[in-house]
Amino acid sequence: MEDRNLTIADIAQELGVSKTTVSRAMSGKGRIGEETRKRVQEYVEAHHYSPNVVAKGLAQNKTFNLGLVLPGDYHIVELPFFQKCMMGISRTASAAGYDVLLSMVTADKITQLKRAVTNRKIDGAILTRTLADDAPMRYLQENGVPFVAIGSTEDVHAVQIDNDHRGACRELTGRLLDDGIRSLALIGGREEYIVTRNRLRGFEAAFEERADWKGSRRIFLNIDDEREVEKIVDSLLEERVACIVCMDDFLCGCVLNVMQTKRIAVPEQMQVVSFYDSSMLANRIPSVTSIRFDVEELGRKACGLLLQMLEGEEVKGRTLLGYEVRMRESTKRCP
Amino acid sequence: MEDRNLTIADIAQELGVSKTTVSRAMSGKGRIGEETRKRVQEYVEAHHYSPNVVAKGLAQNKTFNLGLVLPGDYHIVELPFFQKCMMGISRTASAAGYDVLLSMVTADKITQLKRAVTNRKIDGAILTRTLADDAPMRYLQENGVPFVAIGSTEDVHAVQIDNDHRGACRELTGRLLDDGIRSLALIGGREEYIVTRNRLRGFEAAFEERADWKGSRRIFLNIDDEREVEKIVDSLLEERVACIVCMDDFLCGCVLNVMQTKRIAVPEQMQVVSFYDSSMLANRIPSVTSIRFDVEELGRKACGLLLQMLEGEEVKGRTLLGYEVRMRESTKRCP
DNA sequence: CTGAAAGCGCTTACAG
DNA sequence: CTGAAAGCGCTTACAG
Repeated sequence: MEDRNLTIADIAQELGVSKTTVSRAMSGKGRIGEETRKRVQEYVEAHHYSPNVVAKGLAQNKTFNLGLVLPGDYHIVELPFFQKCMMGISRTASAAGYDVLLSMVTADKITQLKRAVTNRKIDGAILTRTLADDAPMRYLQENGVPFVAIGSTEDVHAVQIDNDHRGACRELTGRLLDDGIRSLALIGGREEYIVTRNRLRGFEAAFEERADWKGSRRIFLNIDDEREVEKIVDSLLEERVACIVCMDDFLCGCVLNVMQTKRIAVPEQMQVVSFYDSSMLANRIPSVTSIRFDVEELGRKACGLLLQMLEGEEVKGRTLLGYEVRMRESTKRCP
Repeated sequence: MEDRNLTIADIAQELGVSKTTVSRAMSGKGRIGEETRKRVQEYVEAHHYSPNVVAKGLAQNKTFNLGLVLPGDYHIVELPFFQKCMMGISRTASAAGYDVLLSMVTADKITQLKRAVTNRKIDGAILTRTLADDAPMRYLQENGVPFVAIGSTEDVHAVQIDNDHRGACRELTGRLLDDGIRSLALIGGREEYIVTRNRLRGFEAAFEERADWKGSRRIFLNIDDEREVEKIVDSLLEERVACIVCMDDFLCGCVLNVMQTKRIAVPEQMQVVSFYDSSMLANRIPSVTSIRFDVEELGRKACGLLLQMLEGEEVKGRTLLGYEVRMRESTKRCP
């Protein structure tokens, strides 16, 4: 239990040195005698002194806080993603001596983020979701606040980091094709989301790489409603499609619900895969073939990039992280 | 776009008054002429000046930050709870001019919280989960940091706020009994969790209030594993129990999975209810009868209490919030 | 009603 | 190698 009222001045007086000296002994900056440094450090440890970071910040024009921008209008299946991001970010920040300040924003209201910025409470920010024409992003740019965006943006000025969705979808789709599937359908969400486009490109790439593949593929985009999914699945059942590929696990959950209600056996009567793996799907019966990303790593790396930027280092504009394809019960051939 | 480099000194000089006057015009504290106040305020608005809260904090020995303590070792079904708490807290804090600083803790590591406290980054804290012998709670108490705990604790010194789990479980159980159910089983989680005890007490209370009720009830506690649930459900099916009552939605999810695999129709062959409602359950087929709490309200109230404490007001030790029983497809008689 | 001055707890040129 | 002094951007007794 440290004394939270101890100040640098107390220590200086107690040790008969100047505040300057104490400050230097702690920070390691500036020349200082080995002897005195030791004396100070011993005192500091013995009394569990820890400096007032806020005062330090004021003097250095820093806050040692990072803004974490979280969407308030989330879909429930996205929660594990944000949670893991948070975990990775908060750990990395903490290890570097920074704290994380929360700003929840919605599509139309970014007041919390504005507050954090105008009140000068943060040194930089991390966006955990990016949209086309992203309000938080625009605001940060206009106000010269350094930030990194988790997810992909077309804005080349933004430092961004994302998983390699395109590559992942390419590989998973390729495996399905190589396994002999001759008819499949893709159900995807909103095309404004850049991730949707990347997934689609990956899907298509798998076909392009297999010029000799023969069969039928159907594509449904901009689907975000359970009933729509139901209709689509109905028609796909009639057409005797072999496999339904879902772009995310919300859609996949819908598809599985339909299967369950209609008592269609997965994978015997219909195979199902998802382009995104959440723990939600892992708990389902049957377990779903999908792609796994290390989201906590994504958070750690994002935070690491921001810290580099704050140190004045140059960082590259776009970083892509890996993936892992997981074959599970919902498809026929496990590798 | 405000000028983030404008200071109180600039304004004072520009207006030919003292910094003191500017400060007073902004804060409303101390006597000041109506005339001068207006001049200052107009200048401030015209130039979008907003004070440096960190400097203000240093002078007043405050940070205007609240610590939000979130568990890092969560179960996935708890996420919506934490998310909604966060939302409520962050909104209330924001409206009161505070920001929210994140501290993720695990059962054995509370270093992030310690950092926030020793670095003097927060004025108070909110715990979003309480355990028996709660490390974060103990730490905050030892260091004299004001806090409020969401959830229940036996510690009478802690300011705590919770939903009325006992009352809610009493009412839902009562409805089942009044509906004519004559055999039921309760499956619950860890008894160390105070919420488990409260739910159990509510369950029992319903029986006590119905002295004339005849039938059988079985109770299984300390269950937290899918396989255990499976075994229990097996035996309950054999015993032809009419209804399975789950203490939380993780357990309920397990029970429903078993039903699905064994092709037991709910509610026709077995009724199922949960003592906690999460959106996870609402999306299931069939939808599950359960209890609904306004978690965002819980967050708002918790934050409100902490703010009161920081103002030096007395707050009562324990606050209980309401609930709503939702009858859905998983039980036979909807009201 | 208004202001000069000291203070919050640090850092950092500048001198020595 | 060390220190006195000014400064970070605010607030607040104390005087007038």
